[in-house]
Amino acid sequence: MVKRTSFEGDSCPIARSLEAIGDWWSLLIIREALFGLRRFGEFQSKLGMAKNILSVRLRSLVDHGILATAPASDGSAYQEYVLTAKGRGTFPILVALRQWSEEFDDHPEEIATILVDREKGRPVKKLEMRAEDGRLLSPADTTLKPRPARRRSA
Amino acid sequence: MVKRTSFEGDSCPIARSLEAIGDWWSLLIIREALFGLRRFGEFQSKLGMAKNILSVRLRSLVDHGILATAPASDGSAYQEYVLTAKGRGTFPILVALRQWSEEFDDHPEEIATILVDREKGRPVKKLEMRAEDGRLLSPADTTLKPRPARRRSA
DNA sequence: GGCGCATGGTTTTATGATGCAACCACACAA
DNA sequence: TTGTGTGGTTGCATCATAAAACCATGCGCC
Repeated sequence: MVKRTSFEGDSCPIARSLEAIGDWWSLLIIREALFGLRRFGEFQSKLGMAKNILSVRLRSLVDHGILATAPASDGSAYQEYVLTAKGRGTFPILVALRQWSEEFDDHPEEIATILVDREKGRPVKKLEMRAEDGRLLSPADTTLKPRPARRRSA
Repeated sequence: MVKRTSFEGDSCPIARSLEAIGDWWSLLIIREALFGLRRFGEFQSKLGMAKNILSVRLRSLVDHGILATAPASDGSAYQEYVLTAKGRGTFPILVALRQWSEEFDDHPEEIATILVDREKGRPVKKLEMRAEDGRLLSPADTTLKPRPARRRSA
């Protein structure tokens, strides 16, 4: 594209998220990182993506504060890529994507894995939107409000 | 790209979701659709995107069963694009993206809106992962299992 | 009943992001 | 010193994207 129309200045938080992780590979890299991968070669062979693209994506994720480079770990003089808190914070997004596929995919029989609670081995519950007081909310029960001018409470 | 490495056959449900809605504009179109937009021109002027791209994306979303075309509504001989159940099912994904931005964005003061419960006007709760029995789960509390061969229960 | 304008697209064209393969740098081993 | 594996970077071809021009239809209106 003539410049992939950056959403950087956009005031919508969804657009801002997409700016950081909305491209073709980022969420899959994060998925693997959540799964424990850390090394360039691990990502590359697991995802089967071109090394140059991986290189660019990793750098971009580091720039966005989603991954951080750690000096080593197993002695090899290379670096590892580990998730930051911000990176781990994407987990609900991945779960939402997964559950959407599980619920609506046209060929669910092609889905190989299910996400389960490690302790019981049972599927996790579907994510649900709730109000502050716990009421279950549908999209229609919500609306957008302008962000209140946040007086510095700190 | 030499063919944007389709994830179509991938067995990972996250990849499958991204195949449908993981490209640059789809989620924003869906966001606007959830907000009530229906007409080509509405999307185009609200999102400020090129009309050809919008055209391609709308067709793709229709092909994926996320939007459906409705014959008219206000008499004009054109069509409208309305969300299907599958389309409305993306709502948690959008909420997750929004909340991630709200929590981790480097410039939260640029975020213009907050999502609130329509009835009380209070922010919605953060999405949380829970086990079947209600226990709160962190990423580390979960794991993947192979999908059980689903014997046809229907 | 022809003219202009709005809506809803499609076509054309350039740019640049992506993918592949080859190449490079470094560490370690033999 | 040569060889091998890891971790990248550099060309280059190709395809998707974006911007703008173009087209088609409906409608007011004169």
